[in-house]
Amino acid sequence: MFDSPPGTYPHQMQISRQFGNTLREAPADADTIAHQLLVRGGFVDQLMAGVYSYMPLGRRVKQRIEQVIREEMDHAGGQEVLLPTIQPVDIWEQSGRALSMADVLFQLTDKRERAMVLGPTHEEVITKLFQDHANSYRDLPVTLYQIQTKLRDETRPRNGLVRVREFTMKDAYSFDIDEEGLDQSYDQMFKAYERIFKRLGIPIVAVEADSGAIGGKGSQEFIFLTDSGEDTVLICEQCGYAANQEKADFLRVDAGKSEIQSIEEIETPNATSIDELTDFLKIDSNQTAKAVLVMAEPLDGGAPFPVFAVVRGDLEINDVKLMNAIGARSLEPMQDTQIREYGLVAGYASPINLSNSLKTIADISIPGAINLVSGANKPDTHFRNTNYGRDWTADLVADIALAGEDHLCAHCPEDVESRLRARRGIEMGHVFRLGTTYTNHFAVTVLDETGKQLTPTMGCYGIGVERIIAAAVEEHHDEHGIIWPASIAPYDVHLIGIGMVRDEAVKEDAEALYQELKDASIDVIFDDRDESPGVKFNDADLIGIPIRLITSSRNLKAGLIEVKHRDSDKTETVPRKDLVTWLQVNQTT
RNA sequence: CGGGGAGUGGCGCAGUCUGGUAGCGCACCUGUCUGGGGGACAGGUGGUCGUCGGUUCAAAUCCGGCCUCCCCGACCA
Repeated sequence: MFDSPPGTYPHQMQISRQFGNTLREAPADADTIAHQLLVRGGFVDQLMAGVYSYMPLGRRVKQRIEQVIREEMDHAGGQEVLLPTIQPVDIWEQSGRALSMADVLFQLTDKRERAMVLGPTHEEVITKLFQDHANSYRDLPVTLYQIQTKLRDETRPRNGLVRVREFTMKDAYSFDIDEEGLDQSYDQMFKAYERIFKRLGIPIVAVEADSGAIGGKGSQEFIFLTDSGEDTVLICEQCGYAANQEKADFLRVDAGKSEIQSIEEIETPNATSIDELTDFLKIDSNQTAKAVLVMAEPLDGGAPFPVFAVVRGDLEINDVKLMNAIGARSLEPMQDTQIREYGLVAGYASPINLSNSLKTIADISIPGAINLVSGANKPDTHFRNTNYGRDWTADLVADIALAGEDHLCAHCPEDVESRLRARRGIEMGHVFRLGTTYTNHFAVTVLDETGKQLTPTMGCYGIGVERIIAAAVEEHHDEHGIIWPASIAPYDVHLIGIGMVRDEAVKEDAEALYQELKDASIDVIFDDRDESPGVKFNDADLIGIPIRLITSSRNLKAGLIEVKHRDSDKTETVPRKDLVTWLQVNQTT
């Protein structure tokens, strides 16, 4: 092998031979800019809702993104593996996620009626793999990763490549002997992520996140901020605190202090909402208690149970926080018949004298708030001056309120008043400290130095590849088309010959140049078509290759090549004979 | 799953209300001209009008069922 040539060929393509052509108009159902440009440029094609084919250009971009991720994973000590997409349902039952992820699991059976799932992610598989092949603390720490297709039966695919049912994810899984090791692995991955997104040209903000169905304690999301995003994040510009809205905490503003007064019943006709109530009584919403009635499905798959949740009237319930607080995997609004069944009056539900069959939970804004107006559990009637502790108590007091724009940051020093800003964003990556959730479920142990069994602790770290494509286009485009970052562009240079039919010399020179570029291992796409300059320029703008080279009669006579960077309006000329060297020096990938 | 919108050549659309020869632009094919920002002319290819059923002499068009796609919400490591 020592005397064999490197064996790598540059990637090259003549546009006349490239499969797929550009569209002047995007399909009507392409909604976001990224989706429109990717379809118009001939990068992707939709097969059905949330399922896309990648055409040659799109596949190249995807592959280059994967390569950047792969390099950084390897650099961070990761080892790449390939895991099955089709998995026995048993391991999902063992982890409990056959239930908690039931909504997104594609399920199927084989000829022998064996139940299987198409992997929406691979914690179960990797944990079993680890179990079979790691025996000793000496095998740890280890980080395994995969870049593979995952399948999720999303209820509503949307937003082009952002929420799809079949997608590629890089998932890495770390195994450590203890918390300290996990922290190190986690930190290493976090840093790798920062490098990855930097190289990919995607600006991200790392935010604290809810761990969701995957479990674990503590996770962060890498969010690409964009108005078309479907997540909301809250950011404190003072201290840098940033969190997904599902997770974000905030300081409750005191609603003002006064003497505790005695409770009284008041008539409040047709005041079933906080708005109607505050209008009618001419008070602020923070003087009221809001009751939210839901049926909660428990994590263990048992029967749904009724929940009576209370927040101060100026706040909203955060469903995720509520579910975490009560150990639920989903919430449904309580039906009218159920409300009556539990002896409640819709619109006037009261936390006072509640049936024991309801689980009650109060937001932390409630105990400190005094003399609140709350329902009296009688039609058209409220109580004035209800006070937590005196008139009622909850089974649980917890942070269950939704943080929003202008709420006070809970992480700034007390004397600093800084308000949270709400921004929309797309989750590009997510890193989790899983802990021993999965190793416990699968009874995974290794021996420590003393020969005792220990349960390894895990982390997992995902990146959505297609989302990166969408974000890259969203971030890097103009009115003419895509402007790929050099690190992920499908080609390095886009060679255009102008007037090649008219002038044989130009044609010969363009073809020679194409060959020289290939010989220099520069990835080149050559527009060899008999099209007018306008068509070629517009297509070049649309597909967004970083560097455009133009040869023509005029340039040929002068011994020059025009060089234009896609991200700039300026054109420069380089002597024809120096071109390849010039490119090699100026290449930024 | 709830609400809204839409299915007519590869893409964008008109035609549907008021039933009667399926049409336009882009793309594609052939030819001529043109040649530095989606050029011009001429001639072409391609569509069981999502699908199944009904009404009618006659259905893209009217009626009913179903399917699919998009948007908002619910949902979503």
